[in-house]
Amino acid sequence: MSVVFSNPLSNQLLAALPQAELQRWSPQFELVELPLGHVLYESGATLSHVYFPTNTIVSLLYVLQSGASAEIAVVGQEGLVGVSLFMGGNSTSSRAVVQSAGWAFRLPALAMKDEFDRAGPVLHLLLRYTQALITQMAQTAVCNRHHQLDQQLCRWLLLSLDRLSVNELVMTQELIANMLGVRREGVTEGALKLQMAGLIQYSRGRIKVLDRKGLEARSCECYEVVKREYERLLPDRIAS
Amino acid sequence: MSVVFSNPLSNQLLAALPQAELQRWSPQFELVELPLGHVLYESGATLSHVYFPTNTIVSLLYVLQSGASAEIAVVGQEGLVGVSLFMGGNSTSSRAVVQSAGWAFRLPALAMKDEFDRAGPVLHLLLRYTQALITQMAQTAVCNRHHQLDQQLCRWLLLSLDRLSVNELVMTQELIANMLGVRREGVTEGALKLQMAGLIQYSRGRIKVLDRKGLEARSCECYEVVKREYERLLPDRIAS
DNA sequence: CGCTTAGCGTATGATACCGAACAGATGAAG
DNA sequence: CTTCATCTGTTCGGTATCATACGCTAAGCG
Repeated sequence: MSVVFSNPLSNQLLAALPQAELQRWSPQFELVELPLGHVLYESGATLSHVYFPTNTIVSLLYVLQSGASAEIAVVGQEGLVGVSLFMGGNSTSSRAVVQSAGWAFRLPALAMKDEFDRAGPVLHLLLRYTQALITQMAQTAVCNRHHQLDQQLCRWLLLSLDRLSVNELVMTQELIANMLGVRREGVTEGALKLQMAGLIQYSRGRIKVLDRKGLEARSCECYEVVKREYERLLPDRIAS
Repeated sequence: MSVVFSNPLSNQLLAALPQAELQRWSPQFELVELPLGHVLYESGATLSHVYFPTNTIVSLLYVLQSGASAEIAVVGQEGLVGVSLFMGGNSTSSRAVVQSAGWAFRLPALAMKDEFDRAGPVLHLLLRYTQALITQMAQTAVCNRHHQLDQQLCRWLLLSLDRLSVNELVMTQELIANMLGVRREGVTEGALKLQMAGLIQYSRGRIKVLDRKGLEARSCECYEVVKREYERLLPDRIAS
């Protein structure tokens, strides 16, 4: 497990690629360490690379003029950061921030575009992934409108866990609050309820999941919807 | 103006296409009337066509198990309904509903895919459009979290107006409430405030905009962000 | 022309979340 | 072992929105 992060196949998109493509890319690949809080790209900035996380979580979030923020999607080992590169925009109005430190492979923008223009299997794989990402964003929008904090917290924990394939997160309540776009106190209350119910165990930036089934039951439907859509669109992914 | 709806060039994506593509498509095009409330596709259903609205508005909305709903994006003459067809999923977990009756051209799924597989300029145009749509969805998510009803109402009105290129909407408060995912009473209050301020005039399902600048000033930043991103990604569109 | 109904206005109490302020606890650093 | 910054727990008043309920009125219809 200790060297998994340095194997491209730890990223499920890369693992799903045909051998030929992977080989063509390998000289251009760069393994980079992503510390907590590192910004992969800023709102409006031109992207220089596409990132394939292996054991890190990256949040796509919007920051409003007021300074308030909200996460619109989370990316981990199942996906890639920087879809706007091949979608044609080269930039996007979101910001990408490392939520959980770790490692990722990155590929220069040009290499990505060249590959995309071959219009082969890679294109179709990446577009399917993008559609899954769209689903996550849409579901987040509805969830923000209709579900309460506890439920959203469950959803968020589950999504993050899936993207790391672990059952412990290193993450302060402050950070989670930023992601969900709520106050830190709200997260404290929510986390306490979950702890009281024996679902998690919280301690100074460490969350251990004790009862995953219980979390799923307490979460809103949004988690399940997103998960199923990822599985439908990316059937090659390793089962989480 | 009266026959504009039956001209493919009234849709800005179609207008931006190279002649060759448009000609190739024209035998397959079908002009269809879209009555209010008509469902273009249901959550999870396989799409049979892609729709290019000329003088109609289509909402992409999510319906939760509870029956609550929320709009995640709105599409009009500037775009197309059914991106999941070429993104590779063939279906999506949203529902597409006609919000303002009118006309659209539609193209069979197969024709769309064939064209997409040519990997020519159409592909790039459609992907750029999709990225604009993604921006709208993301901004909606943040807006749902942080902005208040009045502001969201302004945003929604402006986005809808742009997508029809008119300054009067036929739309009940009940409908708007469904789109925004709030109660009808909330919309009533918001609309009253706007009317009091002399920005709109409301009467039994008809909204006339009296002061567009005023609406923009009262709206949250989300409208402007989305608008600019559409202009950036789709520069060929007719200025709204 | 009167009836019906869709669409809109209004009121009341409940509730989830916010804003701000502060207190306690834990772990790392010296 | 002490200090200190960080993280978490708690409280209190305020507010936007909800849930519900009911009344009014302009359009459409027979």
